Amino acid sequence: MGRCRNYESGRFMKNIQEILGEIITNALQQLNVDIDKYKIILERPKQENHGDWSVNIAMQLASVLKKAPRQIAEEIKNNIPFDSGLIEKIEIAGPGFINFYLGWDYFREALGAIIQQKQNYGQTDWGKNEKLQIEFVSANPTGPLNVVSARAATIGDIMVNLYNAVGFKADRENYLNDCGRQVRLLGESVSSHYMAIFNRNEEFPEEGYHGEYVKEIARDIADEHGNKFIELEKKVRTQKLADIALKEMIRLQKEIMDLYRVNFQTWFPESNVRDTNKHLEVLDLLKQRGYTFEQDGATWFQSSKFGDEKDRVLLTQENEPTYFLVDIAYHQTKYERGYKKMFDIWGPDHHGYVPRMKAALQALGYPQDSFDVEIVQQVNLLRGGEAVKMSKRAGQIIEMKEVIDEVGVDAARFFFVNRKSSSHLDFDIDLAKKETDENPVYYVQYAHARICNIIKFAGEQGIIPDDQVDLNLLVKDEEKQLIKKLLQYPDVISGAAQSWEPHRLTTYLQELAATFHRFYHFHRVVSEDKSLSKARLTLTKATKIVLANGFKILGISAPENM
RNA sequence: GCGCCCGUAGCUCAAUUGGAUAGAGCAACGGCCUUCUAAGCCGUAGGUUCCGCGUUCGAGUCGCGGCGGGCGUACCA
Repeated sequence: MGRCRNYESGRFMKNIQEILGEIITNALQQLNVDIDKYKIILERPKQENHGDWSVNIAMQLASVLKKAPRQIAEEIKNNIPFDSGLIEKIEIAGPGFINFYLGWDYFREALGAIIQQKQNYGQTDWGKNEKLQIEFVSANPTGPLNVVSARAATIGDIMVNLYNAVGFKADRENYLNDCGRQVRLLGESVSSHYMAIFNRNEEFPEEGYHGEYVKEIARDIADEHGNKFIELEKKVRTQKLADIALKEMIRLQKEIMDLYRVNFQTWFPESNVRDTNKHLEVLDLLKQRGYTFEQDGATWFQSSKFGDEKDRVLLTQENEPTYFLVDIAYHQTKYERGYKKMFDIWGPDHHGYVPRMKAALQALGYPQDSFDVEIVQQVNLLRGGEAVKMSKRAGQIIEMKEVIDEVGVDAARFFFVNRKSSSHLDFDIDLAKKETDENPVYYVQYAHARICNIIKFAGEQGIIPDDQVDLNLLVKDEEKQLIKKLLQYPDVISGAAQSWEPHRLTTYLQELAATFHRFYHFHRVVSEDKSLSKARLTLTKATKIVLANGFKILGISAPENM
């Protein structure tokens, strides 16, 4: 790993958590505690006066050792060797917490490490290069993308970035439902409008697509191809028009994803599965394994054996494969393509579908935890404090593109990811558009722009940090606060990835921005004192690195000035 | 009916996976710019974490039972 090379000589090169863990383990051994039975959990207290790291082992041991937790804590403390550079002091507090206060030597060295690691700061190798895939959006290409797709696109894209940051080889995939009933309906809808342009009456399909975009496509086709389809047999015409319409819808989807900075490695077409009869192979496999049965002329899968509430149809009475069967086969291709771990992001209306898909993959013999579904909850758009009414049936939806165009990609991404994906999201369009302090996107970006300006100003004053920088000049409380905040970043990244909670990153970046703004307010970076200026400039640069690294994962820009 | 998600300050949300005195932003009120970006900072006020019981040293967090909101419960996709 080249990225740490310059720091191997450092005294505190090892993860601070590991060091403290060892120290405590040693102390426990001295006390004849069977350490294998306990996990030493180190946590960062949320309160400043509880130190930098805290351990609760004394409370866990209280009932076993039949001693007061504070007394146990005291004994542990007495068995810890002191190194005032690393650990400034150790305190017993509350019901029996042991609190560690780290020393300036540690903070200064850690700050240096951030500067050295630059864009790699925050990355870990937890994933061991394992191939992982997240499938998201996967919206029917029969209409424009809606805001739930936008939210899913944001979360999926950022989660892939997070997984890559923690050492996985993560890919983005979009499943294209380019066949079946929905596509036929699209063709029929377009055909009806198309015929109308040439004054022919053709019935509009009962469950057809009503949006304005359908008319537009019909008009475009008429402009480009003239009336050459009108004499064709209806079935043939419908198919040809469906084909053209589908290509156009997919082109539009790709255009939007491009604009939104989501780069799918693969757009996997459903037709690929059907053309190669993958679904029939899977059907045979399930039959061989004895998980199917015939009833009422249909073929069923015993998903109830794997926790689903009832069994599901694979082949209909008409011997047609269900969407489910094709979907199973599609998911099997993911395993065949080498993915060890995969996630799907689905909308709230599909959550009832989760148990059967998990059941199917288990029935095929894949590990239970290799596949998970994350449900992204609905989005309420607010305008002027009022919810915007949307009705798909009437063709009245707010499109993803409208939102992006209106609020901008940065703000959209930030807002869509800025809360737990399992919670409903109120998206306040007015707020996202505001270029004021009410808008958290500008708040975090402003910190970055401000830093760039300071660095520029320092350069003009001839202050450029070099190897001679003396970090011992950093002594102020606000400086320490800022370093401590910077040091949380790697944990935020791995925590957000592991718990599938990307909103932790936006929360953190807002805290970091606040901590920096506070530091900036109380202390001048560039002053008469050149040595001090250099030291503070180093701290400022480290902040810029962390902000920029975070923005990169979020897929938002890091403005040089605002 | 059954299943899944959600319920925290007036509003939008956090809370290190069970930790200590539940925190931010907005909205309200009061301060801070001849000095590196005031899109900033400091301060005041705001709470029965929907209700009840349980698990234990310790619960916003876990379990059970309610209440309220959303979604699902197809040989549709």
